[in-house]
Amino acid sequence: MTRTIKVLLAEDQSMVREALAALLGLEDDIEVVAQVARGDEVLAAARAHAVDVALLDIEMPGATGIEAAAQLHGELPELKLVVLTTFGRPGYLRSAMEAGADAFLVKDAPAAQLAEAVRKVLAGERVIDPTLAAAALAEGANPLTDREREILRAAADGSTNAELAATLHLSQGTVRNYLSTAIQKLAVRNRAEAVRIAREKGWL
Amino acid sequence: MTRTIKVLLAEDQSMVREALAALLGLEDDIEVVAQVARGDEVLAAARAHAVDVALLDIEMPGATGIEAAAQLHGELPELKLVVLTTFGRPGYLRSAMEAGADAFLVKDAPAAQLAEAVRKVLAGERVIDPTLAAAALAEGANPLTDREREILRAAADGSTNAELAATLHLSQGTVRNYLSTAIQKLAVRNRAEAVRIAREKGWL
DNA sequence: ACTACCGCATGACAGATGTCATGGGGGGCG
DNA sequence: CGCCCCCCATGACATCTGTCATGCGGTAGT
Repeated sequence: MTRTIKVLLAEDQSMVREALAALLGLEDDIEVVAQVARGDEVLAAARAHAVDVALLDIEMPGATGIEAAAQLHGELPELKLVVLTTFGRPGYLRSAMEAGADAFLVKDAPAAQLAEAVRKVLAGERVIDPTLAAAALAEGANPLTDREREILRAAADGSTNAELAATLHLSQGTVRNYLSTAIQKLAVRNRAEAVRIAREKGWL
Repeated sequence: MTRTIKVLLAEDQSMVREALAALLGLEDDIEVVAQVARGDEVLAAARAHAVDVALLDIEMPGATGIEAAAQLHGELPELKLVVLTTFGRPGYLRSAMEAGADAFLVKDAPAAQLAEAVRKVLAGERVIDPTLAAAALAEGANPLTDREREILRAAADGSTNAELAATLHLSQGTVRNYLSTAIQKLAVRNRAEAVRIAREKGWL
């Protein structure tokens, strides 16, 4: 071992974040040198601490871990990126890889894989759950257009067509048309199911 | 200190569970003697290891942490119960307390509160976030009847009235009536919003 | 230039959803 | 016992939602 691996930890739930830090702290060759709770604080922290690996949770306020990964990949290309998430959604894996992630871990994998992944990415390897990789490939790409995604996201809270039309500056008919095409693309029967399926696949 | 506090840890995500175990392992007076990943394995594990405190996540397969708490409270009344959750929903707090919980923690509280809470409940104290307690009181009790909750839960995935009627062995009109009253009680405008609000409040 | 797709819109229609009035059967409580 | 609430149901009505045909302007790819 030449020197310890410096890790940045980004995760919004303090208890989980500090617990993960404790876990990594048990490893001799790993040191958690920075912790942040928001996606939009990741870049600054990474710059300030000269880290080797960034560990990014996806679900965070400010910016998602995937958005943070894309930023880091652009600004600090040397930095290795491990994306960590609760939900093993194939669409998440796909976006994470497109954002430049080197590893993709789900939180219900054994804890030992975390330190493992940190070492592997530093050695230039990629770490991806094979089951998830297969699922991502089997599923194909996101069939929704930008606009359809946007409207589906806005419809997720139960807004009516009138409200959607108002907030998105569209006519009601247009809103219904977009929802209709989204419903057909996802092969479901109403907007509620469409939202659910799109969420599950990580397409929202 | 007489002897170490024996803790049972129930949490479905391995990485989080083992990380929390690592965190508690740093404390001299606390020992994690058992770990389970399912709600329906909690009771057996508690019996097998003579634990002092059970740490229960709410969101688990098999049975929720709240259901597990109720079981433990009935079978092993001496055992202290700490309920841990991602979501600070007032309705969760209420049900947890009714199930006999001694402490209620949200995962975005500082990690130090975890060991803290374990010690306090063993000393006979109750640990509840004051903000959350206030919210729980302000919100009042769940206004939904059993049937309304059941139907709302079934409607959450986007099922149509016809499907709901079939699975619940009701007429379509009855389904609509229940949804209508639920919608009015929650002061919203459609089933999707009703599901969302009921979820947020922990009433589902 | 032609084609294809996207974003946006309108109008018309069928079917789903939400509301309301009404009523029967049951349990609990004063 | 009367009252209230819950569970279940029906029918009628108004509105919302989803579908389809059609059209226009813009942007990309071949």
